[in-house]
Amino acid sequence: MNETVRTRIAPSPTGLAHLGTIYQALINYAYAKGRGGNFIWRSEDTDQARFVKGAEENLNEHLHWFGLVPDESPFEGGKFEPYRQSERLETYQKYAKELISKDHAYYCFCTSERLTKVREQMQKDGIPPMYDKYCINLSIEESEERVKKGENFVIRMKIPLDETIKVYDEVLGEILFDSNTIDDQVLIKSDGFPTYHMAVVVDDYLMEITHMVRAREWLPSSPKQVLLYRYFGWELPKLIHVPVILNSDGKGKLSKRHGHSSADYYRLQGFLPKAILNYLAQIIWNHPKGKEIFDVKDFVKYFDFKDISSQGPRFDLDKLKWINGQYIRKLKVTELYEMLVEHYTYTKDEETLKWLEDKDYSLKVIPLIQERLSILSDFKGLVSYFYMDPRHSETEAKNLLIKSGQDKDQIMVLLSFVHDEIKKVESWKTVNLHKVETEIRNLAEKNTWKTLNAFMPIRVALTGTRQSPPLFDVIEVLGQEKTLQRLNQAIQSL
RNA sequence: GCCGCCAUCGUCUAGUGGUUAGGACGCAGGAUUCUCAUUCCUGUAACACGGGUUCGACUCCCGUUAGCGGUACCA
Repeated sequence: MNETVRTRIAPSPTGLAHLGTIYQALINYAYAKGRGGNFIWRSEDTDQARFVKGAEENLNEHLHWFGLVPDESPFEGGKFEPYRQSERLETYQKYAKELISKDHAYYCFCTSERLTKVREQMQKDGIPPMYDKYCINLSIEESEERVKKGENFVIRMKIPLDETIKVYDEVLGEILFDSNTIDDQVLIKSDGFPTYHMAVVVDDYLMEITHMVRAREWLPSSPKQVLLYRYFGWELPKLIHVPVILNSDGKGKLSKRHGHSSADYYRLQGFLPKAILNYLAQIIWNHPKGKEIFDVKDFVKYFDFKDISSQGPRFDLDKLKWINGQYIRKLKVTELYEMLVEHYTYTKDEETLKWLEDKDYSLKVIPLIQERLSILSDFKGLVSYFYMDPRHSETEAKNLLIKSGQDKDQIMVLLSFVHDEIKKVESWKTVNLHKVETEIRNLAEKNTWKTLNAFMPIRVALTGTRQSPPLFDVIEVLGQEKTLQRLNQAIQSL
């Protein structure tokens, strides 16, 4: 067998890129790259009914966004082209014929109505519903005659009777299946397309895949594939079935129904690709040094299947958010600025993009809110007052002001005092603003006001909210003119 | 129903026969502080159950139960 490790993802293009696909891509990518191998993406577009236009493009874009770029793919190309199964139909036909000639497969002319009826009857009788092998004894000659006449047919594989089929999974070890519980799987559908079971075996063989890494939900189908490899006389790749990500309530696979499953959703929310990858890695694997925050590079370097956890993890948005916040806080201001521009460009938020156009100003705003972001989209709500006057109706402003401090007269005195002190500042420097702060503290002390009551009305006057970064940091960034103007507005509204 | 996988705090996990069962998220409290947030400290909370094996089981074996997955001309 080939020396080079070759792994692949084989998603079917049925919608927006699923987070589970990214998770599979990460694992396959890490294993291959950690061993100097290749990571391949093959599109399993064999179900024409479920095919969604644009799905491949969406996945391609996200794989690049995440930095999990395949060495070979429908877009990248490669030496085993084509990487789209719909373009490989003759290949599957050829191998299906080979199976028939070896008596490992047969034509089946049963209608779907008959199949349903048979299964229903079996269910009624309390036996596992399976195909009853009605067509298994048709001779090849007769079958080919009927095919020639234009009858609808599928090709089914023959599953041997009374045999224990051994599947060896690199993580789970040996798993035994009773062949009598396995259906004579359809290999080629009546539309001439292969089923997954056929296509995956043929393509993994032809594309020299060394490790078949896939979700645990595929485990029950592996004896069929093991059999197919045997029928063809091909060497089986290593099999690894990794846990499936579950919904946050633990009920079922991560899906649209509960919360969100598309990678795009998390991008639109302002999660960073590295943070998502970090999260995805840590739910099934732990860093050798016990780190919670680690780079994909570390995952690539240390990851091995034997360290993978065995349970299906639940999706935990809180933890993802925490990790994302950690990544945001580590960013340089200019990096965060670039990411914000990229984010709001992607979400097409013209208003916020307009704000960010003033780069110098934004670079002063960002440090004040950086530690308050857990996702990029938090930005807008935290900084609006830096870019626009607080929009409040007069009564709203008044209520907020009164609530924030004590009585009206006191607030009036306070705000006027601050206004005059700010006006007196000749050079707009941090040290000078500290002096103003000291003056306010003195005033508060003289009047026996709580410091909270001295600062909160000012904050509300300037920002229109009761939460903001440290007041004098805000004042410094706002500048003298805007500060005075807003103080005036507040005084008038009283 | 049948087949398979699996089982440590609410969640993600460490642990491989003898531990005060460790860490992280979350939650609660505290410190810092002009508010919010950050950061730091403290606390909270777990070995599903029943049999074995053993001097000794969270750890090994068997069963039960729960959960998940599969049971298609979907992947």
